[in-house]
Amino acid sequence: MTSHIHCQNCSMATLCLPYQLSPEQTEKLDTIIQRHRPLQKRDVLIHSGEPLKFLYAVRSGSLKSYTLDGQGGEQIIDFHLPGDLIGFDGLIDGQYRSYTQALETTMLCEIPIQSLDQLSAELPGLRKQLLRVMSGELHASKTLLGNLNHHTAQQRLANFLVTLSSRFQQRGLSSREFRLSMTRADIGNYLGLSVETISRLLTQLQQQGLLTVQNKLVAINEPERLRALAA
Amino acid sequence: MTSHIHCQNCSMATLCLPYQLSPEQTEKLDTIIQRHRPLQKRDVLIHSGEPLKFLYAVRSGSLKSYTLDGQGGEQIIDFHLPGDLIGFDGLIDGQYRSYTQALETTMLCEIPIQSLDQLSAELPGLRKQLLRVMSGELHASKTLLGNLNHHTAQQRLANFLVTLSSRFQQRGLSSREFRLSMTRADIGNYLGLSVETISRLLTQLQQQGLLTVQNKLVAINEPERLRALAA
DNA sequence: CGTCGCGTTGAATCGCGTCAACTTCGGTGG
DNA sequence: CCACCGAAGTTGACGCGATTCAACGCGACG
Repeated sequence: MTSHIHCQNCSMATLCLPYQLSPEQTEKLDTIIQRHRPLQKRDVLIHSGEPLKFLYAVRSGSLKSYTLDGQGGEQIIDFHLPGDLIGFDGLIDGQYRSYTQALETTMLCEIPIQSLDQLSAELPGLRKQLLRVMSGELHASKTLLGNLNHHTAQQRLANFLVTLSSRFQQRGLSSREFRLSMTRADIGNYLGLSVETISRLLTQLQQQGLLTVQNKLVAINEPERLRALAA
Repeated sequence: MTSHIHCQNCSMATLCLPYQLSPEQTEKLDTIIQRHRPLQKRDVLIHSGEPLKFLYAVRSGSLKSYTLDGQGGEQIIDFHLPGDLIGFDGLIDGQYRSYTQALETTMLCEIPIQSLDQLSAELPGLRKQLLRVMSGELHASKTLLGNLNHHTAQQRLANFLVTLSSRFQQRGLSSREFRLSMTRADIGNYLGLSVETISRLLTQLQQQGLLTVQNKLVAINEPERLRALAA
């Protein structure tokens, strides 16, 4: 058993850096990537302000990223699922810009920034993919912004669920039924709503027959109507 | 007079791509950059969905970027000032992802994506700067998200003014006194507030002696207290 | 001089947050 | 294995901040 892992066998490869790299190129990428020790629930992977040495790729599990406001309150800015890359917003000044914490047992790959930079000089495909991933994050972030502004609590939650559903689908999981690894409070924080509102809305959507909610398990019964609410 | 411009003489160079490039490297960058025809107020530079051929750098003036929701309503996601680069969120799939419209007479540089990609293979500094600029946008966007969520109308507006003020300062302009090239409606749209609320808040901040507002002209009398409100 | 876009101000309404009480879940130790 | 305890989630009553609707002022421009 080695501490190396192999992008070639990784089910998340199509979402992650090796996307559109040739087998030989992927092999090169492989040489700089290490497996990170597994995280347990509530373990903190990244502390804001630390020097940026690695990007992380999620292999399994999930995490949340947040900043702290003046009074020490969390501001959740992202949830990370398998295939996601973490750390891009720190490239600007070589420091991580947020805290990142595991929501459940989580496996990660560790990608040294410096090696990545050197390697991307050789591989135009990798360079493009780096830009593509960042561009995607940027777009997602700006879309989210538009989705929070100008939208009611119901629209926000519906949109959150629809987005989550499609992210699970991209990862080869069910888009109809999934587990919310974050708490209601996390969801509320992320959407700028109170816990109580989240709870009430979930009950309400269930009463309307759109969802079936059982603790952390959500089943979307009527994707169409839910998507319509998210508009 | 040539259609070429020169990054060497551009006052925005420190904010833009040539940042930290050597004179020779900047010269190379120069060869691929063209001046774009000036835009008049309300001219639309970019239509969402068009193929991405250029990044644009703002030389003077200002613009807003927005998406359209289902009912054709604008969702303003960004204001662009001199030195800003426009178009990054489209790299993911080779299409512009939003509309971009001039708020006043505006001068731009036009940077062909393809040449930029080729050139960045040669110049590690350019590659780094590209990532830095995107990372900065990403960070700004996530910060903004945190600033809208969980904040009152007053906090949002105060934060908007403080951010704008520091952006003007970075550009060598006064941080105390500046002109809002966007309408109140634009500001409200951007912050997720109604026009009326923006108007009321500006009056209120003026009555408290923090600001002096005269149509589009804003003077910040008490930067400290304003920053405190933005918390 | 009239029109149109933009901005301001007032009054009524409502969505969501806050506070509080209670229930359920999940982990821990006896 | 069950009892216990704290964390997480639910539900109801109430209040406030921001939206909405409406009227009006003002400057730019034909």
